[in-house]
Amino acid sequence: MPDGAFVTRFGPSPTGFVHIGGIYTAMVSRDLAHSSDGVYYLRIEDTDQAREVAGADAQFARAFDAFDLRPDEGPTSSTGDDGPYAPYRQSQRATIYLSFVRELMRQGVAYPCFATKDELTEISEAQRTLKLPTGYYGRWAPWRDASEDAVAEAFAAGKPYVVRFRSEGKVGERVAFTDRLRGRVEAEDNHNDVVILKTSASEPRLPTYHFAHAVDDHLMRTSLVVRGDEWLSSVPTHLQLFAALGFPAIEYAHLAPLMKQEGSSRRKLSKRKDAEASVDFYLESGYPSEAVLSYLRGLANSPLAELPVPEALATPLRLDEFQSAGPLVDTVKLADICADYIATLPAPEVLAGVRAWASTYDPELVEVLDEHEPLALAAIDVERVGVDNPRKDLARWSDFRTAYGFFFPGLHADVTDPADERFGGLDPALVAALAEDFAAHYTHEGDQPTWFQQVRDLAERHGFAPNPKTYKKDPDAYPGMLRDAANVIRVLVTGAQRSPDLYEVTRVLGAEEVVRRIGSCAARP
RNA sequence: GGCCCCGUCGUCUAGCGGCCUAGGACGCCGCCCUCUCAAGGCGGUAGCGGGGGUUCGAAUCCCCUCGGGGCUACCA
Repeated sequence: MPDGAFVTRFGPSPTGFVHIGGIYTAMVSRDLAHSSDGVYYLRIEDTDQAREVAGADAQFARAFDAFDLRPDEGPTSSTGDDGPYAPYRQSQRATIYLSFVRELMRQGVAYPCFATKDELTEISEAQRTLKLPTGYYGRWAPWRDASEDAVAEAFAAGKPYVVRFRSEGKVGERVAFTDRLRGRVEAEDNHNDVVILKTSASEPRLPTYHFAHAVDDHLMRTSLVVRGDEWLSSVPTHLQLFAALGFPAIEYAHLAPLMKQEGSSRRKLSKRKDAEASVDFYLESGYPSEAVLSYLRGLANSPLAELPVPEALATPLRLDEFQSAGPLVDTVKLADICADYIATLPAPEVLAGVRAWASTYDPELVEVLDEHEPLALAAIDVERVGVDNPRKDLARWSDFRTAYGFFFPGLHADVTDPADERFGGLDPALVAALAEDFAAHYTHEGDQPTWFQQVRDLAERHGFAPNPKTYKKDPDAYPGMLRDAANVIRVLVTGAQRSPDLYEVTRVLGAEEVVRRIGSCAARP
């Protein structure tokens, strides 16, 4: 690996819900590694058996797949591992942690602690009443300097215990370190004898995050730890752990969390409260994953926010461009990026995107699409090819059905009732007359102006005002204006009051189908 | 409570002592185009959290304050 190459990692906890913030962190980690010719690997941080959810692995795999974030190294299945620093699952590394814990204990840098939950609560309550910092340290740490006899006795009695790190830090001491995003950070040093090895129902017991971080990131050669800034306060502890283990310190980049507006304040996107916190939200809605990634990159490095998606994806992220305040995730902005992006895609790619989405979320649509592929491609091309500004009516793949469904026989329902409210309250008899007249004199051929002229003529024959100005002068003299007459045709052809250019639509549908649809509402003799 | 991080239009931000009566993008509003919608064109709305300094001059530097977020677990 070249000098300056970053080895980064993403360490999800398999607690059953993939957070968009996880995708954000993983994306940043991978980008920083790859743009420096380094390595990005995945490590499953499953040291909390109590909160583990079955199937979470598969969810992560699916999310990484969808966002093209597959790691260079990492666990490939629940049993197998792939890579030089395997295993990549912390629960399978238990014996590794244990050996380091033993070594620390041998050196007196770690010790067993038999304090019960109640005792710990008492300690912190006492500290609170004395207005002292809470925690397990110094004279408040009963097992820190317990006699060998007391320890042996506790062991013999089979009392449950954890292993704590013997911190050299003193209350009030300060440390400074450098964060790659925030520069120099000064903080109170850690003085707590943090737990490094937890109790557990089954052997072998597992380490805490803090200890696993030190051991794994050193052993697995991580050179830049990219993680959420909720970890920033733990850095002093981590630094002490690295030092105690004899490991050189590594670099950190603490990312600001993705936020959510709530009333007048903002908070971290919450998996419990916010639908958009879950990757499933993006997948289900069908936001193109490239566009989502591009949006996320814009949040990371704002100069990328105004770039087209392919450029935003191709431009390497820069550590010095990160903002240290947490951005709000704005689905309106996301939708704008998505619509712009989809508008640049050729029809076959749009169709592929819709189809891939629908294969999971709308099976009926897949059938229709597969049955009418040429029609689908032609429909997508309406007002997209041969125009200066392609239609931007798809922000999400799920928009396809409502925006383009009417093109397809299986998805379009003929409008047969002249009193249908979509006709805008026009006299049903007039609606039927318009339909009958138009169908009877329909000419399919010709260019756009020629074609539309027959709509104008139709409107005129039935007494519609040619334009708003004329209409407004004497509203009672007309049943409506041109737009109202055109709306009748539009509704008959597309089933909606809003549609792409009617002429273009009829080119795709063909003369026969157009006449059939219009005729479906004509007055019957 | 203690410690840490953060604070420019509604949102994402540009800004690193004069180029700022603060620029862009998204949104929103209006107008134009127009058979509807989308798109597009044009215009508009809106911001340096507050207070003190330093300075000829501050969004930019310092102090205080307020607000928000995070940590303070045998969760990560």
